[in-house]
Amino acid sequence: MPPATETAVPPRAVRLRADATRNRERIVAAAREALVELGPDVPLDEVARRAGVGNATLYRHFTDRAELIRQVTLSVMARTVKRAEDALAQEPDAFAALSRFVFEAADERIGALCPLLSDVFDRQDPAVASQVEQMQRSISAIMERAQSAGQLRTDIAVGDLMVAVTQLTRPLPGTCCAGFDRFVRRHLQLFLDGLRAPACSVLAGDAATLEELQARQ
Amino acid sequence: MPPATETAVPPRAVRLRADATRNRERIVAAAREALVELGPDVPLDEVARRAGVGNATLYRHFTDRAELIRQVTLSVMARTVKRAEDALAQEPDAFAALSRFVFEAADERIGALCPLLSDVFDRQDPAVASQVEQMQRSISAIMERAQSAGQLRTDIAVGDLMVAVTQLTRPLPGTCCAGFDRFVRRHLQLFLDGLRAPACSVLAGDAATLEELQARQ
DNA sequence: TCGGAAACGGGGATCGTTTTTCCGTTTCCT
DNA sequence: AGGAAACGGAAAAACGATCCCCGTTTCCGA
Repeated sequence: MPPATETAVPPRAVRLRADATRNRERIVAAAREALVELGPDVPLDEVARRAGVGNATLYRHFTDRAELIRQVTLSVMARTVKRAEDALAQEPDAFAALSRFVFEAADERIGALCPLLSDVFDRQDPAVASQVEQMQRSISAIMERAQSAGQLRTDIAVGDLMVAVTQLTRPLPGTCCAGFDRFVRRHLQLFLDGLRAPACSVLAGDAATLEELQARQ
Repeated sequence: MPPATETAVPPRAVRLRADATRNRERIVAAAREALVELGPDVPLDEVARRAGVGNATLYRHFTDRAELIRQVTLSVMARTVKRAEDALAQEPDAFAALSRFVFEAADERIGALCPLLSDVFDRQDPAVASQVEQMQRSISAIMERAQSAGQLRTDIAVGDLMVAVTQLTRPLPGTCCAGFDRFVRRHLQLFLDGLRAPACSVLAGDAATLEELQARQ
């Protein structure tokens, strides 16, 4: 009987104190912003500073950088799924649902999901894998509805959408361009216009799902 | 009148040895690639390694990081201007010229021009300023021809194009996704499709030139 | 071909930054 | 109110980048 008992479920073994939960959430939120702004090598002290907590608190909650990034990723995916489901349920027009989701995904800092594609991650992690799958499903639903309605070109897939939105919304390094956000909105809109059916070009290569993106490494 | 003036022109005062020029070019090329891949904080040792030279050689040629980045920027701008002029001159169709330029700009690692927008640069630098202006002119020419031909929407400007292409072509951090290039091509094509006139949406905000982008900081 | 000088490469000292640990103090729960 | 959990700041340790030194190699002109 290996030490399954003590290592299996550390997180919810004991109820966290109220301030501890609050701080933990603050840290994840701050890390999300800092990660997209400063990149994956952002100093953890910077994250702590933005969260308004001491650096020791950060290390108390997350054993290392990888664990923090993992939590940020899970959190962003959960919020993204929520947004996708809401957009699909609430928007009558199929392409309007897609547009709304794209802009909201930008607000949710979907760019923070970059690490999913890189090597920081344990691809076997069940929590991550299931979230990815769920996200794939909810976004696919939006896209397929728009494609069925003849409003969205059919030669693209979830991977195209996610990667392009991620790219377009990443802050330029070293830039704190005021009004850059408005600029980003313009580019997202232009990209969305390019997604409309009937397509006025043919795309080379294959559309890719998220799983394929991760797999091809 | 051979080397009469040694005071006026420090750079070309003495002819560089053959291997020295070769190494210098290698370093600039390696720095261009490394900058887009690893970001503006890439270790200079990494640049030297990629260039296949010792780190001392790098420091011998460039006094510091800023000077190296400056040279990379100048080099990329020069190559980009060349590509823009060629595309305009050689492509009969106005939109085809724009498309060709976009893909070639991606090949030229236009993403390496990010520092232009950040604070690393002396905005008074005459060499840089004149190159920026020239680039603005040559790309404007392509866009205006396409707009006059009714093929390109009129609510965008050079700044939109350059920033969006930069964003779409940046490598994802930590990723050495094989076949990512083909992916990027697809996204550029989608974006280009969104640029076509007649536009199927209205863009918020104003189109921006490169100078405005730099100015608003 | 040869001598001298320019350029090179690797290694290591120095410096700044990031991570990690420690401990006295504060906050929360019962 | 008491005790434990959590906190913050700051110092110590670890890390990595920059920069310089010096023996060796490469190029150029005679």
